[in-house]
Amino acid sequence: MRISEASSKSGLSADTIRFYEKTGLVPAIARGPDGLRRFSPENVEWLTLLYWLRKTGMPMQEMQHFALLYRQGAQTLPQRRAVLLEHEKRLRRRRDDLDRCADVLAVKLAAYDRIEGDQP
Amino acid sequence: MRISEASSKSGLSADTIRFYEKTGLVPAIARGPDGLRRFSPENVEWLTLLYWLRKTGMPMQEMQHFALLYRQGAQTLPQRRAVLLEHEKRLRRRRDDLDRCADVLAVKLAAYDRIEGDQP
DNA sequence: ACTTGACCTGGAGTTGCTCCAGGCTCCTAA
DNA sequence: TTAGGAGCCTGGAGCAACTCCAGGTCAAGT
Repeated sequence: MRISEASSKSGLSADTIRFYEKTGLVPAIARGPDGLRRFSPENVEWLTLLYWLRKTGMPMQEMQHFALLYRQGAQTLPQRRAVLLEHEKRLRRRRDDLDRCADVLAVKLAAYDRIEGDQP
Repeated sequence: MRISEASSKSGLSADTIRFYEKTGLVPAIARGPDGLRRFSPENVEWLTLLYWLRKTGMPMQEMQHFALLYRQGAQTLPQRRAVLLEHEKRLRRRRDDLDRCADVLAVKLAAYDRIEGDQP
């Protein structure tokens, strides 16, 4: 498939996909005889994973490392597992941040209520 | 108090606080006779709120708007409430993203298990 | 033959910080 | 009293991670 389909399936914009390819986050994508990129289902699966990792705050440096492991094949599975487990921890921390922010907002909104209530 | 204390209490770095002041996100901070910034408790409360809003993904444009309302005083409380309620929705969306990513990771990790299990 | 649409490349622009050079002022300690 | 250090100042450069754009190619439809 071509880049627009890969984009809508993975969630990444076409620009971002090209950018990721340039920076080595994505293995060089095969080209058709017309010179256009042709994405395999495996390519799209990889892009989709990157989409979720980025969206939930994995820095590009860490993704670069993960991409390197990916390119090195099956014997790096244990290391890749470690990266994903580490990211699970980050997800938990982020969720805690969201919860704490929700608390802060609740307090603020309650204060707004009191102030507005004071105004007759 | 001075900037380092405001920084440790709010969570924002001193650089970020100065940057926020420059861009109008924070009202101009009073200066002591030495020319250094002196933060009031109200300043710090505002900075702390900004810290949480930014950390959980409110874009600066929206914070600018919120800051403008804040500077306009108590009669903008209803609009400020609306901004915070909108942000609560964003928190929920972000949480959904985290959960979906957790699912993706779980699937990936299970796949890794299967592949590694295959290797005798 | 010509237009349309999807794609290409290289490079500039944007957001939201972060770091740094070079220079104040105040405090402490020799 | 003077030397050093800590903490702060400003203006500006640098960075991450995109995003947008100009200018061009190619394939297919009318």
